[in-house]
Amino acid sequence: METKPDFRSLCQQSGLALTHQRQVIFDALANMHHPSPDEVYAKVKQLIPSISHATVYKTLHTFVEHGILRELSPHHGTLRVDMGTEPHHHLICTGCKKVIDVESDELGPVKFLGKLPKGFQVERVAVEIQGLCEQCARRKK
Amino acid sequence: METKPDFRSLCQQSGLALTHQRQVIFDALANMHHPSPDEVYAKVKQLIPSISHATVYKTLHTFVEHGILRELSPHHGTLRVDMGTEPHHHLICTGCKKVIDVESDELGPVKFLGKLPKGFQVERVAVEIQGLCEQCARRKK
DNA sequence: AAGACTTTGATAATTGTTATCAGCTAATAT
DNA sequence: ATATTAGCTGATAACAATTATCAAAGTCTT
Repeated sequence: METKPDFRSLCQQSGLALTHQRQVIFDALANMHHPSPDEVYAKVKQLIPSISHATVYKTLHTFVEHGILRELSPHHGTLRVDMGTEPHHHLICTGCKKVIDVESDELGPVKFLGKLPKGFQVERVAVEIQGLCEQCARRKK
Repeated sequence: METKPDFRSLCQQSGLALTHQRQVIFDALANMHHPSPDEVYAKVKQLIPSISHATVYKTLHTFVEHGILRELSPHHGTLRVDMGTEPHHHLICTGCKKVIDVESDELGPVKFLGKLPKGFQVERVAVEIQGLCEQCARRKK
């Protein structure tokens, strides 16, 4: 057992009960790249056949809340569109998902130094400044 | 009529029929910030009470396909999580929504020069390089 | 080991989105 | 202008993702 002590202390720090389900989900996540809840469910089900979708969802949210996981990109629950008039970036509250525009010139240029996968055609570079707005920050206190 | 000639030529360029619904949706979008399909629906319904959800969805997708609109952030349809081990950024195919990791050091530093809204606490700055992967680029040709 | 509190799993309910298809509309050719 | 054709719309049903509910079971103190 190498990872178990780690997760145990993570739970203690966060005041979470250390359950078998959470442990297995945590371990599964370590080997997955950008899984959706359903992908996590499928993987964990191999080890805990009785696991429920609800448990996976709840666990993922709990982990995100306690900083054990991050959302790849704030999940608004719905599609959001934007009339592409002027290029701009976004400030997003991870609590309430509110979006605030940031002018392009308020941001230094973003330089990509690495190499792209073969054939990848860049359309645009979007910068998301993620954090908590005033109200959500207060609420979390 | 100021905006109508604009939209008419946009449609012509894209080979789209100029319909009343599309015109009204287009106009509505000009005054909305990061609307969800449902918010667009609500606004357009005031002018076209018979409009259907399906039409709004189809129109938004059509607009995105033809570059008239952009998705705020690629909508994977599901939540995606990420074990926050090392900070890194993402390359996202807007076609198939595939996500590829980009090491943090392949990207020059991102500097924010403007001022944040009062009380906003930044948690992290995420850079999304959006574009088309090789397969999707080929398919679109 | 007992009690208090948290978590789980089953299920139903919601919400967001897409498919289908008949009837209507816009673009083009006449 | 009118007819033809291809494309678009609206209603509805189907589907997918997520959340709510709540009794049973597990975890963490003491």
